[in-house]
Amino acid sequence: MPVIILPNGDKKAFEWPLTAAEVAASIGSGLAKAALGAKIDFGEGPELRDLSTLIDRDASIAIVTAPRHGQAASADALFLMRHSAAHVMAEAIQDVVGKDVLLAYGPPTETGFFYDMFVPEGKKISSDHFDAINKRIAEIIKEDRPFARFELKARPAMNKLDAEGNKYKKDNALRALQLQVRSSPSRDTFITLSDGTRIPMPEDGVLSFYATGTPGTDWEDLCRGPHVPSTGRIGAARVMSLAASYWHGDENSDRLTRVYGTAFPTQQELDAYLNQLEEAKKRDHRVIGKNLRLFHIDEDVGQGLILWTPNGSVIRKELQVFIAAELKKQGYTEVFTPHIGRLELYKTSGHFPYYKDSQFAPIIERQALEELCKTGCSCADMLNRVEAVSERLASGINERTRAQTITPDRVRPDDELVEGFMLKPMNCPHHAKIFASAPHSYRDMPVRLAEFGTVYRWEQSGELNGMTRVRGFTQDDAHLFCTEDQIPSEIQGCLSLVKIIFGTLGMKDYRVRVGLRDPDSNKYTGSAESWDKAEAACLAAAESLGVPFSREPGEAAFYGPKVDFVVKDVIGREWQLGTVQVDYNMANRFDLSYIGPDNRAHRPVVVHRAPFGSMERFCGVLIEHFAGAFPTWLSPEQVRVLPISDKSRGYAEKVERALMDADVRVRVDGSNERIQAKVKVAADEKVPYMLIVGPRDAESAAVSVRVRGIEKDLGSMPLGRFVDGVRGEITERRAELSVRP
RNA sequence: GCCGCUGUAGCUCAGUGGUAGAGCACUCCCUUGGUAAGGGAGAGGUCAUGGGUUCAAGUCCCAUCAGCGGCUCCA
Repeated sequence: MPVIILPNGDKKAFEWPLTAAEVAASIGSGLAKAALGAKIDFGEGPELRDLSTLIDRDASIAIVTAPRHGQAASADALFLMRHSAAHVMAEAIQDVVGKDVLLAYGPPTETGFFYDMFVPEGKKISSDHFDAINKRIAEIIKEDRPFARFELKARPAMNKLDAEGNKYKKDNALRALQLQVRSSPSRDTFITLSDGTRIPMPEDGVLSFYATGTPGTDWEDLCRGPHVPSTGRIGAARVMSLAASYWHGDENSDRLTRVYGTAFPTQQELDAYLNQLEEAKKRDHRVIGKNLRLFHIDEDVGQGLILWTPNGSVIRKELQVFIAAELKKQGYTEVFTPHIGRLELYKTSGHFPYYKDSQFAPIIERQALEELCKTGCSCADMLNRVEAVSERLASGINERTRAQTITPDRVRPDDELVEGFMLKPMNCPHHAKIFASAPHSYRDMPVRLAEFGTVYRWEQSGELNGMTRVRGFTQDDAHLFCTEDQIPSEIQGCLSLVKIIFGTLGMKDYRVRVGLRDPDSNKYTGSAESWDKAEAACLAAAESLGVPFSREPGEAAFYGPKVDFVVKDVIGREWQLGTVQVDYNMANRFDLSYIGPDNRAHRPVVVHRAPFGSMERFCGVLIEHFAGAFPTWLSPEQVRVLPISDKSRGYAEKVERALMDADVRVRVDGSNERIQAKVKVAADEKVPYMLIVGPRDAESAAVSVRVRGIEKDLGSMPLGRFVDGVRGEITERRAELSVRP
């Protein structure tokens, strides 16, 4: 006689064991009709289950329902529908492409679902199949076949899967059973599969299957569920795109075809989603960047290398000026360093071995190369001699870091080492050398060295993406050389900078990750007390930002904890922008010191910080954030003067002059077009202010103002007042276009 | 790097084996106008690159390069 607790706290006792569907029916016929599944808590935490789940003991139950007309679906409802839609799509694909397509893994995702499938040699799923698949999906939904769950004991279940010859499902089943082995104290037995493998499994283990219709006749799939009661409850579903994946995400494992799909409660919502995707595409920084001529990537220059065109350069420069001004207020000093450094430098810093795979090849001096060639040095040998380190460096590294060891085979006598340069992958070694170039007293600390430093990394070609993932980028970098006591206030300073700048730009949608050390690992450098203090400082600073933040144990670098800022792009992909990292290692490697009040040398702690990551990525994200409609202070062109006709050209140029004198970026549209066309072009180019000038305006030294985003003439105002207004808006870096007649 | 798709004028794209196309942008001419495209003419192409098949290749095949979507990676 189960007692059931409902979400509103009501308790209901029932005479017999019953299903979740019956519970729903007992509450009301409307609820029963709308029910898709149930969130049931048998005392082990709430779990999303089928409506057919038998309630045979006390439980808390919340019925998951399809959304009412016009309301948004709950996450649980979408999960059920999309998980179910994955089955329907898989059936449709097998109908269209062939039964020999093997199903592997098909979970719901944030925006839909996918199903990984093995497609046999000689066959493929292509976008040409999409129409047929979508048609079949719609048919199956219309047939409204029940999702029928049936369970089999481990042995017959494994035999069934074995007979079907789908190793992926077999593997899934084994994993499910292994979990049961672990959680069940019952004695294990073994089963031998057709390929000879013997696997342990609990004798009373159970696997569940779902038939879309009648078990044994209709399409079925090994699946833990849960599902909606029948295909008709899915609403609207469709296949979206194709991608590649690997079995278990392992590059060395089988290659699978990942078919993405999505489902919504109604066709209208699905259409709205598709529409939203189209809109998002228009916000894509790669599209806007091209339309507004903000940046260019040229095949001949190289992939992943950004050419900042004049318009984009204005935006970057304005941001840099803004950031630099804030840094000055915080006591930073600016430095400049070259784009390359000796290999030796990176061997000392420890970057060289680590970055070996993600850097551009070293630059070896011509003379050194020629001499190597003369000695008959092979390519492989040369690489060895480039990558090798000296005895001195190897022992130095081992002594100080515990984390990184240079194996003996990489140690060579000094005269065998090949020297060269590396495009810098990071700015810190250069900055460390600047710090080391002069003596420092505790009275001068912290020393804050800032540079918009350009670095180069060899990213995998498939990973490059517009401005957000590139091979050469400029970090808004700085290194804070401070005493241990100064760490909290320095971190706080970094985060308040982020707050000021994100605030000015109106960016609210970001999150913060605090990378902490893994308590079970001893790879970390620095004392436990230092770590505790630094981690506490990171957490306190992150909390003070007032945006979502997460603790991520094990995500710290071996040399110190960190705070990362993450934003989403229009397609929903997350990008790490900036980072603030405490470093207990670098000062040791470079043997940095300052003189303390005790007149003895002390190690500084270094804080690396690039709160906006790189100018490239940050601008890419900003383009999407503003959809190209930048606030006036950032706009490449702030004001455009549109003469009604050539007769007003002279006055237009006077207006232009007045604005230029006030340091406003302004241009006259001197084209031989009617005013309508000029307005359209300026609007397309997202110029904040249009000044329409004709004889009427010239007569009264006025301008007719049109503001971006407002589709009408706002009337005229004296030129002087407009200049003052727009000047003030720019100086204050206002987010809104605020000048009005 | 791996899998799939794509590459035609500055941009967006049509062209599936038989003379390289459209719209926009550009240049010139007409139009001199009051708030989201006035009219006309012109110029602009090694159809990504290199091979191959064919009487004939933008079109079919192979390779390379680049872009896109994923996967993997990401101090």
